[in-house]
Amino acid sequence: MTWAEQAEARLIEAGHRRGGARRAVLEELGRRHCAVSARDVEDALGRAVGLASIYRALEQLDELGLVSRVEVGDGVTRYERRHASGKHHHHLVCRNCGAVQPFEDAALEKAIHALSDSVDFEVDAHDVVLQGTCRRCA
Amino acid sequence: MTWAEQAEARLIEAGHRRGGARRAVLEELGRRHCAVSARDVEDALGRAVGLASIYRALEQLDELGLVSRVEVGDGVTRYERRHASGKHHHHLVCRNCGAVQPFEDAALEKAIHALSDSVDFEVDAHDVVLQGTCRRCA
DNA sequence: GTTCCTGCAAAATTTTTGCATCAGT
DNA sequence: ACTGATGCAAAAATTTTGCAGGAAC
Repeated sequence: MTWAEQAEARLIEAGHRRGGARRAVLEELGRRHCAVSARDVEDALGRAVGLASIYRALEQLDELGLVSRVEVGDGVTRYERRHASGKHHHHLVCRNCGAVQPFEDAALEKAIHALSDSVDFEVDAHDVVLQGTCRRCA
Repeated sequence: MTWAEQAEARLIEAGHRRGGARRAVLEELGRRHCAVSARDVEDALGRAVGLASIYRALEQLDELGLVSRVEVGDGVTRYERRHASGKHHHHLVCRNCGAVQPFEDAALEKAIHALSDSVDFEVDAHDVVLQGTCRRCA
């Protein structure tokens, strides 16, 4: 079962109906492994789907926790699929060319989890962005 | 010497002139200890300064590394002063009420620094956002 | 006297909303 | 049939830009 199928099942469970626009968005997110903006999705789908529907789909997916909202510091809101397993990555952003690159780090996750318990706040998600210069721009 | 004064000195050094609008922005940022949006600054200054000047000032400050650009996930770009000492905090964001609260954690910083060295990227800044529910909303 | 800084207004972007129509159940 | 889903267009919100006048050096 693909991520898109699981996500749609979850949407149905939450009382939504099936629909072509949202399914196309789900499938596109399922194909990508890192964050994309609403515009990116529109372009990838060849404008077959209205931008408003894309925004609406992304909002619903975010509410259900099926995608993560990612803001890396360039003013653009991006989304990426979230896995039930909890497996995820964070982002490196190049100040010069704007490239966004994913990375994973177990020690970082550990530090964040320890911290989450010590804080007077019910933490359910987190996001780390490292900014700097990528190899190509250096 | 206050942060605003240091920042202005740095601006002069970089070839800028002194000016009322930018100084007002600097003083406001100096008063705040956590992230504020351009609108927040405008309101705090009683609209005495044009919003365009505020955006321009914040952009220059960001370029010189005098402020950090912070995006916590609600689509609003915020800025906060940066200290030469490197001392800084990160942010807890309440999904429910939108409240943003700063926190510090030495273990987290340590993990990030270790990680920064291992990655094929020249990291010069980082940002961590924990999302969840604040005490009041829980 | 130059050149930067500033404010206003206009423009460009991004995101949201209203509404009529279509599709899913 | 009923009600959610969709697309288009309009609106709202945010950020950038052009330009003319004022301020800094």
